[in-house]
Amino acid sequence: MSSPGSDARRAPRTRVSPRRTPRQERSRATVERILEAGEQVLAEHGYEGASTSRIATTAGLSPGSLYQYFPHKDAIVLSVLERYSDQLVAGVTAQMTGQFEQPAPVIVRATLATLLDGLDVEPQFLRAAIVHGPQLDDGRALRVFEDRIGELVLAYLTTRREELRPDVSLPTAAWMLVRTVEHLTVRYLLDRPPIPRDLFLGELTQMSLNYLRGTT
Amino acid sequence: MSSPGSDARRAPRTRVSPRRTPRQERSRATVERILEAGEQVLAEHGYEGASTSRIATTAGLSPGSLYQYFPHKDAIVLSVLERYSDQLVAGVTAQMTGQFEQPAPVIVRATLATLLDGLDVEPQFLRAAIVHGPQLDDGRALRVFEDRIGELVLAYLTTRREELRPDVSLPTAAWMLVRTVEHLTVRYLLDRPPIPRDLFLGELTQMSLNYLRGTT
Amino acid sequence: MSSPGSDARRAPRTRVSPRRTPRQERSRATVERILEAGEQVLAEHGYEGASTSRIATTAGLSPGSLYQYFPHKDAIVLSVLERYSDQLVAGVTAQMTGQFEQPAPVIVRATLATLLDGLDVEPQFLRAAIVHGPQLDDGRALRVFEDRIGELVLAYLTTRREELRPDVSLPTAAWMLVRTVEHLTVRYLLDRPPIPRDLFLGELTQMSLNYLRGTT
Amino acid sequence: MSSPGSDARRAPRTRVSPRRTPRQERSRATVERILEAGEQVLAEHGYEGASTSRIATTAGLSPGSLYQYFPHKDAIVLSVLERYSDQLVAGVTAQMTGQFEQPAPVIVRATLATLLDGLDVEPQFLRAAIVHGPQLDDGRALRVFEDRIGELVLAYLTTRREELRPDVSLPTAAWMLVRTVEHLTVRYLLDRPPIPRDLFLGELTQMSLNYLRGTT
DNA sequence: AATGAATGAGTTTTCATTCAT
DNA sequence: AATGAATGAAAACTCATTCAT
Repeated sequence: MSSPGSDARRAPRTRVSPRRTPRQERSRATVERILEAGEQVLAEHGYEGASTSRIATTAGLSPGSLYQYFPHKDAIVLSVLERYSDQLVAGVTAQMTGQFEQPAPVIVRATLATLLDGLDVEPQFLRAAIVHGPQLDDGRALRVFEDRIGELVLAYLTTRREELRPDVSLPTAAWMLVRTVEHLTVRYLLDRPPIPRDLFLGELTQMSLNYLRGTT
Repeated sequence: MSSPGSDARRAPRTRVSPRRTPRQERSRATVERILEAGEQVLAEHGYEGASTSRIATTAGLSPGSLYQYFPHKDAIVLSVLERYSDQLVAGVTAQMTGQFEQPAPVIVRATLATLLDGLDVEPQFLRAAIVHGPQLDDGRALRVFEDRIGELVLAYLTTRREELRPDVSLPTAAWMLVRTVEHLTVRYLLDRPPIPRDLFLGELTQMSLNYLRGTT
Repeated sequence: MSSPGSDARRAPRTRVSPRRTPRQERSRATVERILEAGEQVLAEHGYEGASTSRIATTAGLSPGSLYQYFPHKDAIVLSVLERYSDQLVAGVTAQMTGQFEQPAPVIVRATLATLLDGLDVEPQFLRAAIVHGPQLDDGRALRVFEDRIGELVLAYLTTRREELRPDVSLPTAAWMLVRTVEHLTVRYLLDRPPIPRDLFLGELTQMSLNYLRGTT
Repeated sequence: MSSPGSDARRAPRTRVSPRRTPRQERSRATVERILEAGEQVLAEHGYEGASTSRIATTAGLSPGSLYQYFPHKDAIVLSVLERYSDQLVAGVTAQMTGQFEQPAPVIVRATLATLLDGLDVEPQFLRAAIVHGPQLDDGRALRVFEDRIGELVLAYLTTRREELRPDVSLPTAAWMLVRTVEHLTVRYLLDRPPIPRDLFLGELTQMSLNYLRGTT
């Protein structure tokens, strides 16, 4: 599994105190261990098999300790998914940002490739994220993910406005594109159809570009 | 397919199918009652709330009786989903069949409208089908559905071969199209984005048609 | 233990009651076994020690079976307590009813003796009833008990109206008397002060009678 | 056994009292803070909601620190209750002391009023004291309270010996009176029956006085 | 003295499945 | 065929207490 670990967010070093409290360090580490364990358990046993005791054992903790850091099981799962989602968004954002002048096919394909790689994790984990994410926290996690990607797409489409079908509503187009791309990528990874990766990326790029091309 | 299975294998849950072929009328009727109850319970309470006892009660049976007709709970759910899938496929097939000579935008849009209507059932039911279908019987139900629709699409594409991008692989294109159309339709119904139905159908049609248009 | 509820009389349950009406003898018997077990566990381990698994084991059942008949643990405890309360009220009622013409000291003392005997159960059980009864079902069980006894007392006082202090409010007097008598009896049984039973009954009778005597 | 619930995970309890005499000022202050916090938590959340961590937080301490001053949770609760009981006894004592020559109705009523006011605290706190006090330290706290009040009453009765029923045993009478008065007052405060305060005090006074009046 | 992370046995409850009747 | 009582493993979660720092 290409583990979405190693937390990218480093707390801003505004602290003046040269001394780190070992307490906080330890708590941080424990939270990290729990998230790591949650991710691993999700990847190995899926959402249904991700019991608190399994997570605790994997994290090398007792069941009770989980509840020092998270109010209930789903909060753990949610945190794991959010962490993963944040990473993914960061990756895609990094890919797109500042390359808007590149030729469309280039930037689109590169972005899709980034997404494809980012989603290429343990199938069980991906399935858990896709299937149960929407039910956690009232669907906030997945919605946030799609909204963020949606904003990127919208911003990009806006810069290319004049090349697109004039009749199209940009928000609608973004809505369609984000879900299409997300779902096809996920399905490609989960179902492993007999389509070579390059071909898949090409077709997905084609579909994305053609969708908004002016109708001749 | 939807008929309680011929396959009699027991113990490890490899196959999910009805325990025995009901030969008697009464048995048939009981199976029907169970499926009806299953559908209703799924629609009202979702997959998580679809307990065997709820299904049994709704069917006017005792829990134990369920096991005369189905080897376990998921076999019931699966049968319910298969029944629904069969209906849907039949509807879409009827729509497309014999109208291949109609102008593409017309037939495509009409077909998509049929699908949209067919999927416009109780959200809880749709969600159960989409979310849990793939986990039942190793995803057979959903795969079968998509394969059948895929065959239809493939057949249609074949008749239009010369109008399409020459580089495209038809099976690949069918794979992409089926999943795209299915997912967007489901998401549209479940998430109810602020997109009017007509616009949505138009965009979806556009996306489908444009995807395979020759690259200018 | 002078077990409350060796008696097979079944009071009609309207309140928190078994989850489904036991139609069959076997169900009836099982409910009975659960209540018996609940009573015994309460008597042996008190409310805090009355875990569902202890009750189930004592009843010779598995934990799950409890929930075929009661929606949750406290419903079992409540039923046990109600059964006991019903018995007690019945006993006291039988004692008082139809003997209103007896000399006051006679009937009062006899009634108090009945109550004292009726409350002379396992201390742990009595304590559980007194301490936790008020917290179950919003205190309904204990309130019902006191209200019923209160009605009896009120009825009796009414027949003796002219012998009592004219300034007294009968409902107030009944309220005072019921709680006084109940509490002193319970405390006498739980704390076992060095007061002979006869003396205690005499004093309690005296207190009850004197309370309402006209102030000379 | 003093331990509530015969629960095996607790260490055997013999005596429930502060672990050590706090000699230093700071320790004293900390104990005080803990007791204050305990009282507040009891008043706000009742006995069930009075967790050690809640008490620690309220006291501005860590859970572990509690155990520097008290051997276990119930020792804290017990100390809180004892402190309260001491106050109450002091108040009642002050009220009675030195007024033995006042007319009985006056002093009795005044004393009862003092008691009623003293018990008129947060209902949750009162309930905790009444319900759980008896289970702490084998009921020592409540017993001490009642014994002290009992001594007062006994002393008073002794000074009035010749006005009372000659057959009565003074200790028995004191036992009866103390519990009656205590319980009725508590019930009056907790249940808030529709009886005006003045009437209630009058009736309680009446009951107390009449109880020992010579039988005419 | 103080901290607070960690413990872990124990709680109530659920529900697919079985089997005696 | 049908019943429905019984099962029992598993789940999520709590909290008084301990102990390394």
